[in-house]
Amino acid sequence: MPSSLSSRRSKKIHHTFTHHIHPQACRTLEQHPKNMAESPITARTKDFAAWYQDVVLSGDMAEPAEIVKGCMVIRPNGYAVWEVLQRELDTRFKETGHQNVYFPLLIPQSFLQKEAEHVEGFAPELAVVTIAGGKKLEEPYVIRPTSETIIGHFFAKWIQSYRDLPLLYNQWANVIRWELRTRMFLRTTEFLWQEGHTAHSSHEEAKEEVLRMLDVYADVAENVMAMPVIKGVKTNNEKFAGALRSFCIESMMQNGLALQAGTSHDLGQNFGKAFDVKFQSKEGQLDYVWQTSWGVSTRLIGGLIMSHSDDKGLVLPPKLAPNKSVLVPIYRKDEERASVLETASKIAKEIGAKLDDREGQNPGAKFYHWERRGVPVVLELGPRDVASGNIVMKRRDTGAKEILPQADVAAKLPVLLDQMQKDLFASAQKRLKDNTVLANSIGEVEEILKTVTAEKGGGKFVMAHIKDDAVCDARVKEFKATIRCIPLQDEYDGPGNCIVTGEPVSHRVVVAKAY
RNA sequence: CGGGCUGUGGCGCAGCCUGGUAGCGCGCUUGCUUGGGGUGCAAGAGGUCCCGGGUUCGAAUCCCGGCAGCCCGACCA
Repeated sequence: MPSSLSSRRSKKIHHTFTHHIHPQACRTLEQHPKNMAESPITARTKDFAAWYQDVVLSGDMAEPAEIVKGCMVIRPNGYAVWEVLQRELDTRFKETGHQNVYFPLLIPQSFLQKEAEHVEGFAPELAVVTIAGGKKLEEPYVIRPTSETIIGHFFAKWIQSYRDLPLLYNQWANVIRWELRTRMFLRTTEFLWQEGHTAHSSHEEAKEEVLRMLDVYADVAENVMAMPVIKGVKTNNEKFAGALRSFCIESMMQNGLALQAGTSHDLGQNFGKAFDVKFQSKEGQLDYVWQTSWGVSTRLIGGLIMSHSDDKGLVLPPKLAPNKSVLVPIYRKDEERASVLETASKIAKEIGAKLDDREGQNPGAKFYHWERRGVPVVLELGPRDVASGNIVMKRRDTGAKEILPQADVAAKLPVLLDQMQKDLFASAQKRLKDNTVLANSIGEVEEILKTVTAEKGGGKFVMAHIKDDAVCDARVKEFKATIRCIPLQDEYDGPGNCIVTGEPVSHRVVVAKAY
């Protein structure tokens, strides 16, 4: 099968070498003069978007499906990361009292139309099934873009009394949204996600739930993915179709672009009314339920990649790495092979490392192999180490090598992994801080953001006083930026006057270009 | 959905302008060799040149249509 994708990238590299011929490029070539078993990775500074593609492909994370527009195949390393993420999230969902459920993939078309804003928001991106079993369906089904409607239908069936509340459900599922422009993990036609759906007897309780789950997302993003986030509220203009309020976590990628990493919606009684989900209160009053929904998707993996990876390929934070460490044995002769492998397998077993005992591959080839797949720590064990009782330990992010006694590795490895996790978070946090700037006029904001692109980078989070008003959203959109969120916590200078309308606002908002 | 670029063994590419039976590097297989960052040698396998139509004695090459990918824009969780 042709890979037009790679060919395009490669062509770019070719152009760069022939036309510009900067010394750096030549040096890069000299470093890899021999067999390039796998494709080179475009440098971030050269073309961030191409770099991202290269990392996804060479990291064995995913590839474009090609035969299905806008869809991707999630490859073993990518899916393994997703499984770790799922586990981390799911554990927290359970801890906060939620149960997993599963609803149909197909939703009667009329359901979408019951909530006016919802249908308006999703209609353009629906895929619809009109024929099934060889016959035209009386009523078409839409393939779910999200499940508020079908779940609303069942909530109405299951809820009668305040005693049935709260209903705290979560669904792991795939959804389809017919997006016009797709990028692997960041926006694909079909994607995997979880969607939480809850129903409550009071707005207060629902709002608590919304913030609780936002906190769960922030916790996973920062403490598992090592990806710092800003918790905030979307402007009315940017909120979820059908919600009262949408909360989000926003993170900054290495090119300074924003990525919405998760959302939690206060649906109010909108879907309760649309699907007639009523309950009788303790006082005997009939009222509509207050609902929430919240979700994160495989997009998180895109964020993970663009947060930590480098020009050598994928970098995975230890807590998300399917293989935290890999041990590469090195040997020359058969008698060396036997003793090295014996020690290596003993150590690997002891510390839970994957032993790369593949034959016919040089150690060097193995190092490259694991490097571009983001394995946090690679251990090297050769005849010299067997003799001396040492082992070599190398971390992926800094490239630092350490020689230590084999007896110490079981104790040192977890410490190193922990340190790497912390360092990755710290450097991502530093980047966020370094690239966050204040602006006090809309012209200034525009000046900072107007030339920013996904390829060239240079993106910033611009903190400015801007009112939550459609006029302001439109003004910011003129230079292709958006108000990412109104932070829940003001870390700056408090109230000020809106730089578009002049009206007073409580604090600065985040303006940025985004994926 | 509009604009630009692209699609040739598994991967990266050349060939296309100026039509004449498809080539290179890497990978792959086998054997030997080598092994602390992509080891070397030898022999071999592998291709509907994205799909469909047209022009032509003859199409990877020219023309038309479609599909897919990447970037920009519009759209969008």
